[in-house]
Amino acid sequence: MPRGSGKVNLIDVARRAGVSLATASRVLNGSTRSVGDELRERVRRAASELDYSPSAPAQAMARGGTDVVGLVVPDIADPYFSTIAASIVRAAEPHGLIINLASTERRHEREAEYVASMRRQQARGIVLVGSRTTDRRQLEELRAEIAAYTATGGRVSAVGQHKLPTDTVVVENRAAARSLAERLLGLGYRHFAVLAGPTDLLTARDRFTGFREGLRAGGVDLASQDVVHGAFTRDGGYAAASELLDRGSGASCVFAVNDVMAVGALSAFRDRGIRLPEELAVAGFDDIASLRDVWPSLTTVRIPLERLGEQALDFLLDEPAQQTRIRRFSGEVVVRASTPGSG
Amino acid sequence: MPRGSGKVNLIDVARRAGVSLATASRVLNGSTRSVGDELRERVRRAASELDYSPSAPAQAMARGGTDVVGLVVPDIADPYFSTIAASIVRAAEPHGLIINLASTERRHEREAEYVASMRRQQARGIVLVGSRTTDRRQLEELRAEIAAYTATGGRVSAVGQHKLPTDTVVVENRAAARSLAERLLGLGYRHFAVLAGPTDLLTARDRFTGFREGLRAGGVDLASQDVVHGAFTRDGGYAAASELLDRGSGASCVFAVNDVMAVGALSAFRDRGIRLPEELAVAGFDDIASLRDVWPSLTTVRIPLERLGEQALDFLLDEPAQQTRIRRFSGEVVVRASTPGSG
DNA sequence: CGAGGTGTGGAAAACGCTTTCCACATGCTA
DNA sequence: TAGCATGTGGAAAGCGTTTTCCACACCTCG
Repeated sequence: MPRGSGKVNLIDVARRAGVSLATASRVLNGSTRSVGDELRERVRRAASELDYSPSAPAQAMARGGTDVVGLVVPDIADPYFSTIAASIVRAAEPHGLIINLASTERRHEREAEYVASMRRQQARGIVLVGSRTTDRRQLEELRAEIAAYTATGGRVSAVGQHKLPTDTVVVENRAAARSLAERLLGLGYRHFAVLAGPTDLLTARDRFTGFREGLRAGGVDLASQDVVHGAFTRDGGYAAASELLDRGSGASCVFAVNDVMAVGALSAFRDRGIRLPEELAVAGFDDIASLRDVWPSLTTVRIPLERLGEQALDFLLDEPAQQTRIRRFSGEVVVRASTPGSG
Repeated sequence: MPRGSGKVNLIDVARRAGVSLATASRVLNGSTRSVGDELRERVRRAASELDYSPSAPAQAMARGGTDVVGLVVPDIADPYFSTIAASIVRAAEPHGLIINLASTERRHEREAEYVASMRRQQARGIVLVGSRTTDRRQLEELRAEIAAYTATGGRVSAVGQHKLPTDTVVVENRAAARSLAERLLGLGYRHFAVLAGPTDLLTARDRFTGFREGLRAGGVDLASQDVVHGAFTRDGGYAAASELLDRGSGASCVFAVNDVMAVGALSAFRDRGIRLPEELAVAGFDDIASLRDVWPSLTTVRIPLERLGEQALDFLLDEPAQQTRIRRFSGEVVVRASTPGSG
């Protein structure tokens, strides 16, 4: 194995096998065109002897397309997003796709920038996760940015290279939050508080709205002082929970619109000497696997995180589809120790 | 803004600006060569009017190199790896680097495969995280696979495009584990058990070895029945903890070689009705941020996860460096509620 | 035995850029 | 005024592939 041989290209392989460039190419990329057994074997051997590795950029040029899929997330360290990312990576592998990862660090206004970067890479498609871009105007800009293709602000958006509309994969947050509210009412709670997350994030809004609807349906109202907004993070949850306490909320059950916040709230409550779950019940949303071991274990809404990524990729790989497609996944309430009931 | 104009290339821009291809290129990539103000402006306008976006593959061809950095991790959904990944992504951004993410799904034998894939992409460098490849023989193979460049089995390895040796970034696991042991002895514990993780993972072995050394130095031995191996995951921790109980270990303090396992163990113990931390103390390693809210909060070893990624990238971006470089980070013991002491 | 496949190999164009190499004005200096 | 740097623009040669388009045998059928 010739070490330090630098870059070896197809020409080198062809020369060593004593064939033309065309023949070498045909052998190595399993073209439809048949090549004689003799030459085929010679090329194969030459390639392996030279430790030949085709250049992806060159192939991209010649073929007019790459095997790259862009993945843009708000924060890859957040377990919610890393779980989705994992599912996308897993789904991409069998198709031989390469994943280009970018993180906006929750500066959602930079989404367009990263989408543009993926476009430069000639990505076959782009999966936008947890986009905060829900505003019509911003959407238009994003659309302009990625030229003939489109993006939207759903939970997970797939921007295909060949379709104008953007397919989106969403979780039925509102309906699930409603179910959660009903379930908690069923457990006997009557006085609720909500750690509602950021106001401009559709996902957070939907969960909040659904939850309130569920309570209303059960004849329970949510006082505005029992609702506190904040960042969609662990620290955001901690801060919001503290704020709630400072306001002197008398709630017996607190709903955090995602698990990460719920877990931060758990710590805030504990730091204030509140005994959990006896004195205060807590519920979350997402059912993040790596958070299942907190105590008290979180009552939450399980959503099929692994499926979200798969579905987004399926959309990307599917043919054109002139229609904007949308796939909705429903959530399932899971009651655990953090809401012992009869609050 | 001409929508649906398909691919617009430099030639289109040049034509519209009424200049040559060369001039257009010079203007747009801020070449050293100066271009007249008049033409410069015309090209700029043409490019923006056409919404021109250069093709990265084409640039890679012409420039003979990409801005891609390959990142290979065992499992992006594991908070340990996602934290490191986040730090790499963050460090890459200011340099305009694109991250190609691949996950081996903990099938470490496939590392070489992914490294090869990154090579095809003409990656400027490769960062191998949590490689299990410690064996000399495997190392040689990997080295062959990535041609003139090298990889090693340290914690985080950086495979530069231009250097033969592989730089590596490691955590001083052994020393830190020793400190942890000493600290726990100081808290009064005398009978320990260890959830030691996989036997073939250097990181796990070092932590185990260091811990045992620390105990020995304090005159305490570890009975072989108090050591159980298993997967480096949450479920691995749960299983190992259960096994420990089944064996009837009388340990008063359990050390899990990483936080993820520790957290699984917490649940296993709780499921068996053991009161934590009163009846049994638990310690972990890593100080994973998203796991800081578990109860009882974990005594663990904090390691500068964010720095690991940064350092790996620094190595990659640095010039050749014929010597293999190695950067060691030390860990810091953090005592929390899971080891109340005087066990 | 000639016309028309068919199977196989090579030459060369194309993909979209960057970057040498040239050419041509200008404005200086001697 | 000849002789040169210097500044600016274009033509064209790559970069490493894929993929037409041709060419040539060799077969088969009428």
